[in-house]
Amino acid sequence: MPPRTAGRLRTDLVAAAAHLLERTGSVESVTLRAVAREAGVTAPAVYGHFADLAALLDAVLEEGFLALRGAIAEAVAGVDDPVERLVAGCRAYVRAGLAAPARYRAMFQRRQVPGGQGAFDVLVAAVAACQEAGRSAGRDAHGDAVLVWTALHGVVTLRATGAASPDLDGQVRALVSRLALLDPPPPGERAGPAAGGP
Amino acid sequence: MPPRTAGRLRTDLVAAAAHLLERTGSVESVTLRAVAREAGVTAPAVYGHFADLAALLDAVLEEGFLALRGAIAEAVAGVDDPVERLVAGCRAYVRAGLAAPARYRAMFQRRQVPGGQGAFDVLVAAVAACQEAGRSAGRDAHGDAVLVWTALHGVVTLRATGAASPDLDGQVRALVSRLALLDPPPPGERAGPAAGGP
DNA sequence: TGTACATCAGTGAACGCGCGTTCACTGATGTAC
DNA sequence: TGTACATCAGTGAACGCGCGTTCACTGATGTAC
Repeated sequence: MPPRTAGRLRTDLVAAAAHLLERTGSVESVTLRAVAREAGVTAPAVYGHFADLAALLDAVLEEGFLALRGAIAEAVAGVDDPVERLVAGCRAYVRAGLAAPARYRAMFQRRQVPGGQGAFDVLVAAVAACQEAGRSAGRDAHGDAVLVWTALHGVVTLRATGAASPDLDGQVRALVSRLALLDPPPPGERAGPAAGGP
Repeated sequence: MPPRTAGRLRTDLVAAAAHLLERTGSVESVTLRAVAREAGVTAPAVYGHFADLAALLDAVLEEGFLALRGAIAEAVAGVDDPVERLVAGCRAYVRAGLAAPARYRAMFQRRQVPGGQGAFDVLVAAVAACQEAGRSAGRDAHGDAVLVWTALHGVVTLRATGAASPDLDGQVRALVSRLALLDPPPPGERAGPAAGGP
């Protein structure tokens, strides 16, 4: 193995831990020794970059929140129509969650979600924008956003178990449309539910 | 401690494991030794009733599915109106899940859910009954049921983390009403969303 | 250019711990006579 | 009623293992002269 670039190990450890997390599906089996092994390094080497195992796991989850926020921001950028903007953001949320389902589960298994309030406020604003544009029949942006977020969370956590329908985008649009009381979508993209069961 | 009634230990072990699961919040910390300790018995005594730790955990989850099915059946019994029947069943599902959130999470973290298909078919039938009674504008009972189930799963898994609004029944009714395209509820019970965020 | 030295990331050995599982055992309970 | 014995649920000791964390170390890299 070629020598590691200086400062690279920290990044490698976080990546190794994230990889291990997805492969095993549970946080508990992401042990310090297993992460070190995965990164091709001995266990004590971890302490040069993290105070302990908990700090390493924190870094993994922090990266997860970063990825989630980044994916939404990217998906929403340049979409002006408020309805399409809301739908695009929700789809990005679900996609990003499903890209690393075990990490997603670990992120939201904690009592307090760091930055969760800020991300949720973005969703409330997107719902409110639809209402203000006369594209939603809803009157309670906050309440409707809770419903939407709850449903998106359900999509990610249920799909992660394998119970899945192929039409993810259609399912997300149907959920968002109905829960945020949106107007019918433009012709060409239906809001009907997707098939699939447990 | 008084002597244990014959055959009682098995029940006690399952109860101890379930209790430990809720207290720690993670399956991995439900160890064979910890369960035995909780039940006031030495570790090898477990092997008199279960082949190994996995079999003991299976029994815990099986009891969870039993509780879920039982709660729904009880809640639905005697409710004739198809809309109220659907809502009552969904509320019971959420309540039962939240009564033991860690167990619920463990139940649906597995790839295959035993008896899941049967339980889901009941939901499809309940949605179809609303449609046939002219109380739902939906036309795809299966697809709509997937949406409803997904949202209910979201409620249980999100609320379990502590992010919660007080009006659980209102939130469930709103989710079911919108996703199953139900008619407005009878006056006195609103279908508006519940407050609350992350 | 060449040598001596400081720095410091990663190593290897060791520790104590809780784990799942095995094994021979014990001692209470119930039955046979 | 009283004694001998079979049954069998649970015990206590032991095993090997992987864990998190510590410690003194090594050996490559970069700097000073």
